[in-house]
Amino acid sequence: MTKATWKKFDEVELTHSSVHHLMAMHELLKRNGYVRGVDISKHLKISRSSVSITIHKLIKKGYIQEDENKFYHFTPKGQELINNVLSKRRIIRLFFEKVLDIPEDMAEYEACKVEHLLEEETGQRIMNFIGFFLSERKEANEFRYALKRFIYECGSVDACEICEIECYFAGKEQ
Amino acid sequence: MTKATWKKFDEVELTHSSVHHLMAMHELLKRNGYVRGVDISKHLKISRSSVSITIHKLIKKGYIQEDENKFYHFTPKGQELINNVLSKRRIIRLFFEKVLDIPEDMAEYEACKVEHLLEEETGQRIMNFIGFFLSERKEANEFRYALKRFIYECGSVDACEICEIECYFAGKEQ
DNA sequence: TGTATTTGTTAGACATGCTTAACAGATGTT
DNA sequence: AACATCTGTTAAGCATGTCTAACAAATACA
Repeated sequence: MTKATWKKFDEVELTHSSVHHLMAMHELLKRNGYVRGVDISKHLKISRSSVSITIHKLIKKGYIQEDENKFYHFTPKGQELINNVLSKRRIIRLFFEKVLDIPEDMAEYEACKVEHLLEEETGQRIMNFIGFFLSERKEANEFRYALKRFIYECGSVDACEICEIECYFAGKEQ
Repeated sequence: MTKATWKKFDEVELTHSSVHHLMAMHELLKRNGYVRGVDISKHLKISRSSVSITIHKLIKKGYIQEDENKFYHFTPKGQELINNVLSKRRIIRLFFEKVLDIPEDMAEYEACKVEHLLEEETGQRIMNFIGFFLSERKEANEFRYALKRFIYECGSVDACEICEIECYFAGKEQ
């Protein structure tokens, strides 16, 4: 771990909580055409007071605007962020489901923890990868077919990098 | 988002910070053969006091033991956790580097944010995937070769799921 | 009109994890 | 032996995000 890479974890511009406030707003706007504090509060199952505080922070940071009736709207900045998170969420879920073959609810859970933490660049690359993986190209078709029948076992592959990992999983090393 | 999936984010048994205290311990043990509080403090670039507090929590939780000279050691529970995180870290980094072709330092950064959040099951599945992806199987070879030459463009693939995503990236939808 | 409900805000509380400052005890140096 | 340094702990402070309780203002209903 170089320098203090690990610390950057909470130097992210928006916290997990804030991102989910924005995501809730987006879902409710789509569903109802409007959002108020209490809607977010019910959606996220947290208190109105907590929502109130977070929303005002997001207004200060320029992600949200409040109209005269206390209905909330995204600023362009907020909308852009939502688009980014949504696209990453989708692509990550798709990856978990289609590539790793993880059940839907589990894929959602795993994606939720991770979606807002990954960079745009990473999202783009996963998209590129999945674009190819799910395509009808001959190489992709054959790869998917063979992958489905593949079960990894230590020794079945000559890449020793992987083998080291298997040893970790089996708890044989260190 | 079902129920309050998003809240589980911080219901994880150990926080990002705690995991990194344990990881630091592991690295220092491997390097020096011992660990004291001050070593962790320097390694993570945080104050001794903060380390002291976190370490005592980890002792209470049963991940660490302290000997008569204030040198720290893993309990079996702690060692197991370290093995799990290490294996996931490796496999995730490998995925970012070898599959997504992300530069090494970026891959490390991305992996760091994510490694302790994913379930064992997910780690296992990524391992299985990479086991096949990096193998010398004909399908894997051809897939890798073709993937390297592939650049995703909206319309180049008929999977409309992906296309929707591309629209998000381009900010054309919603 | 008067009362009840809904909604948003504020205050006080608690838990996290970090900081600095002060201090205690051990170790090192001269 | 005396002073300096290193190490660990504790206390007080700040920021996060959550909670409950209290209150204010608007809305709904009788």
